[in-house]
Amino acid sequence: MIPSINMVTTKEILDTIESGGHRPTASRRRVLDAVVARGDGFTAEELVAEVKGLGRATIYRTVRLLLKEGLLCKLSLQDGAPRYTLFHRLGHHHHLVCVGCGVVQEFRQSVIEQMLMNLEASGTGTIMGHRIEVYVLCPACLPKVGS
Amino acid sequence: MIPSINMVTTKEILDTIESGGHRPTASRRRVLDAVVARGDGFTAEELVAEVKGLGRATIYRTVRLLLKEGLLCKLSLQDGAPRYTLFHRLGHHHHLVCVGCGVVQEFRQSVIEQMLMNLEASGTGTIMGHRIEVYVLCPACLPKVGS
DNA sequence: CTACTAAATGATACCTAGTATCAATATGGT
DNA sequence: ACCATATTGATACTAGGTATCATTTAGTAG
Ligand SMILES: [Mn+2]
Ligand SMILES: [Mn+2]
Ligand SMILES: [Zn+2]
Ligand SMILES: [Zn+2]
Repeated sequence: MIPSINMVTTKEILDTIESGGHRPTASRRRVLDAVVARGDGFTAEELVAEVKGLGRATIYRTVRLLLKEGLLCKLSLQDGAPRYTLFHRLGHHHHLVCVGCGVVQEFRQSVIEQMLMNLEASGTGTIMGHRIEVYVLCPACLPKVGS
Repeated sequence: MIPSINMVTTKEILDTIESGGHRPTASRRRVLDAVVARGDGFTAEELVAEVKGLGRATIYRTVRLLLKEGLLCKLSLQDGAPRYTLFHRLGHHHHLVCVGCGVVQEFRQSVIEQMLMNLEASGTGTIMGHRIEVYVLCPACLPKVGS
């Protein structure tokens, strides 16, 4: 297997958690294994179904911890539970989500950040954050939709 | 009162509903009155609390109807229930939401739509939609945050 | 290794937001 | 007025998630 910029190991994540003052417990390792095994996005509930024997609360707490430590991206889609993906350390970015299969791509566009600065300068208020999600049909899903 | 482009009356909305083949019932009128009375954003649950005597299901159904008829904008924030605002007939636009008081401003930026076309041309898939939300502290809320 | 302390866990109950059902009611059209 | 259908609301149900708290575990000092 060729290592890529997208590759993140359970151990790396566990180290980050530990350096944040949290214990690298067996439960957390099991959740992380599941997260890393899926390359793509997932919901908390999917983890609950996948990782047997751990309490729901522990799974949700772990997801919250990973989010707080900046290890996950959270995507709040139009409906349904939020989806999470590993944060790939590419810095600030946005997401393209396939409405067919749920696969998540990342993109960055400096034009957006520039636009936001202009917007702030126009007196709308102090910008605290933003979210941009683009919904696509990926090349694999496009042929499948009967339309 | 000076009519503005933002002014929408219960009757106008009811007419739109009717021309969409739906009945302008007393329940719907009551929900609309509440929606129009609030100038700002609201959640479905807030309407349930505000409009006494109507069943929860009716309120939720009415919100769904208004959304389908293009009379409401839906904002899915990071957490909590989605917020809705009257669609002001300004055409496609995006939202600035104050994280302090929840007030919603609208904005349009052609640079965004241009960027999306470029993104699509780069082979990421067929764009089906997008959502952009900017979180701000509005001029009224900025002084209130102790930081 | 042992003992201690704080962090973490999991069972449970609870909660918010929303949907499915379905009998009763209101509406618009004849 | 009558009919067919749209709408309503009570109820039960679901998904997704949080609060509690007694028990367990992990790190740490002796
Ligand atoms: Mn991401
Ligand atoms: Mn709007
Ligand atoms: Zn796809
Ligand atoms: Zn504000």
